[in-house]
Amino acid sequence: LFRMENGSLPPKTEGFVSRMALNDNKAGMEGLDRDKINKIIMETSKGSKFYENELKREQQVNQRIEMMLQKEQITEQQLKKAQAQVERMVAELEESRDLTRAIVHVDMDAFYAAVEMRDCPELKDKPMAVGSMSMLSTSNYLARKYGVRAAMPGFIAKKLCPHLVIVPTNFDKYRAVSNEIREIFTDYDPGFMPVSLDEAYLDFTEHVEKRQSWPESLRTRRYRASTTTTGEESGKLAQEAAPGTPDLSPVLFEDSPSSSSNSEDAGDAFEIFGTSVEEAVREMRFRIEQKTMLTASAGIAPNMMLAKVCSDKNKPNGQYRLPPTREAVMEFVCDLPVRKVSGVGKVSEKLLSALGISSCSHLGQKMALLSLLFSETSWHHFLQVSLGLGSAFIPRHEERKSMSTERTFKEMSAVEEQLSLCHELCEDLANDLKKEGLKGKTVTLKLKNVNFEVKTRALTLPYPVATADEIFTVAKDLLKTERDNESPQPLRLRLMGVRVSAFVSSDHKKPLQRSIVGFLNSGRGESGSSQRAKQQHLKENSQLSSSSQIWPLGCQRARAKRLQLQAAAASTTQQAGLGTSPPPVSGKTDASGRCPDGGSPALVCPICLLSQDDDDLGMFNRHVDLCLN
DNA sequence: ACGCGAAGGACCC
DNA sequence: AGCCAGGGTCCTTCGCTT
Repeated sequence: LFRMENGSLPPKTEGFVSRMALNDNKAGMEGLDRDKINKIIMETSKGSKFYENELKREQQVNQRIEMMLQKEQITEQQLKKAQAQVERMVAELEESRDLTRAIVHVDMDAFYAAVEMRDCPELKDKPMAVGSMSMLSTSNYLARKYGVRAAMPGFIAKKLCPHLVIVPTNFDKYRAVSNEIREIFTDYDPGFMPVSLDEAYLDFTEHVEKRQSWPESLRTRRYRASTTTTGEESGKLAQEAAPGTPDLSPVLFEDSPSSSSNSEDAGDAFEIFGTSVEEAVREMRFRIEQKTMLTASAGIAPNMMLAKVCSDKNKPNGQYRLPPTREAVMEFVCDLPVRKVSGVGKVSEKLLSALGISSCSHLGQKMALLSLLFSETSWHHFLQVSLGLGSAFIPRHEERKSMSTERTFKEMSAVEEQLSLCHELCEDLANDLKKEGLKGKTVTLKLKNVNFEVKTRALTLPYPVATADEIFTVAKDLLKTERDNESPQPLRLRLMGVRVSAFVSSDHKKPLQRSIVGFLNSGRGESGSSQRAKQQHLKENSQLSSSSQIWPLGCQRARAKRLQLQAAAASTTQQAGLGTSPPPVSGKTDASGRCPDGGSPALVCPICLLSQDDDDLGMFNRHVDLCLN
């Protein structure tokens, strides 16, 4: 039953749910008493419904591992063949390796906690976390010493650290700060990609190019206390009524390097930054700190995947640059634990660990096997990671795909109560949808019972909905179906959520009318980065036309898919207004969502770049598929 | 063989 | 006292229609 060939599998303590154990993967948790912390976590959780559910899921993963290990008995020939395949692809990927970009990942340090500490000096020397008794969003570094961290329920955190101060989240405030730092990001890459309020990817390549010819004056940044600003700063600093405190950032950690230490009298103090990427990034972080009194960490690397890992390396308040050479990349990736890679979570880590894989070099060594055990997308991703590859350009920000709202509460079994809650959720959601002028055809109801089992029930309509009543009509139906399903037993809920997706690009959403080629050519940025966009376009296109069969194929498909969807969305745009007076919802509405549009712009094939005269989407799709083959 | 909708999960912050 | 969030994206699998 347990074939732990290399002692990698069960951590002997049966009943120990590894899913629940402390996750000391992240920064700020070096050298703390893991065993003691895990013991407390376990004791506090034991016997709870949550714990039971985690146990169940853990066992499911274990079964998955069993099945995988069964399959591992693969013939040598198969493995050889797979190995050859892998090697071919490695060669191909190697050829496409792009080390010319300077991708930066910026990440604010303990963001929410840092903001709260900044605004409440009493908190600075106390272990604190942001969130509630039931869930913490993040903790400061003092609290992390106790094992208190994000995604940990507050009541457990209190056991670990009785003096922990828990501050409720204040999203509006974080959003405001986020806007401030994003203004700075724009100066370095107007096409930057926000990941969350406190995190973003930037492409510094062009900024650094320009920077080479900049005079010192443009690279001079003043400390906060001064009221005048340097050239590029354009008076942004002025409007922030400085509290005048000479000591700026909150004390996040005892040994804070305090980057502002080199000039004691913050009067007219300034700093001149160099022209390298590192200097540029340092400057950006400096500006963030001056502007917000909060620190950020950053990673610099040839692609997004690596940049993300790098930003964690010298956190907090630090940065790390991975040189753009194949050697440096391979060395960096060699001992990198797979878990550090974004996208590899607890489950993947465990699955891989069962195969004796914990570092990225292991990943490379066992690639042939992985290609036989995992789905194509999965092992392709693994392969990329093992080679230190990732996206060398930052994708244009895409439209949102769904919008939802959900709420957790204490057990709720009464039908009327559930209905009124459902209605409330629909109202909230409708409100949010309205803010972005969105209408979607799919409504999804999410339910979590008191045993933490989650269910989703969805229905797709032939027309888009947006108002509370429209959504509620569907949602309450889904709820009723589910209730009937459980027949005599009531639904004992602890969470309910409503989601709307399958958006039909709502009319007045201005430009999006562009043809596909327009979309391609414009890339993500506007005029400013036109040459880059063009270059990017060419790159992508050559990648597409190289009729290589393996890895890039996946890209092509995904890409073509997106483009087809884009076209679909564009062609639907015209008749979006028709959804204003929908037929009454009666259970399964089954009309065909045909859209007999008039006068959509001629579609242009993204592959051959030839305009397709017929405006029939089906024909267009077939054409694109043809082009791909 | 495809495309799509539904349901369930993994993951991220 | 107190028993684990909420907002997303993407992937996989399955059943059905084309």
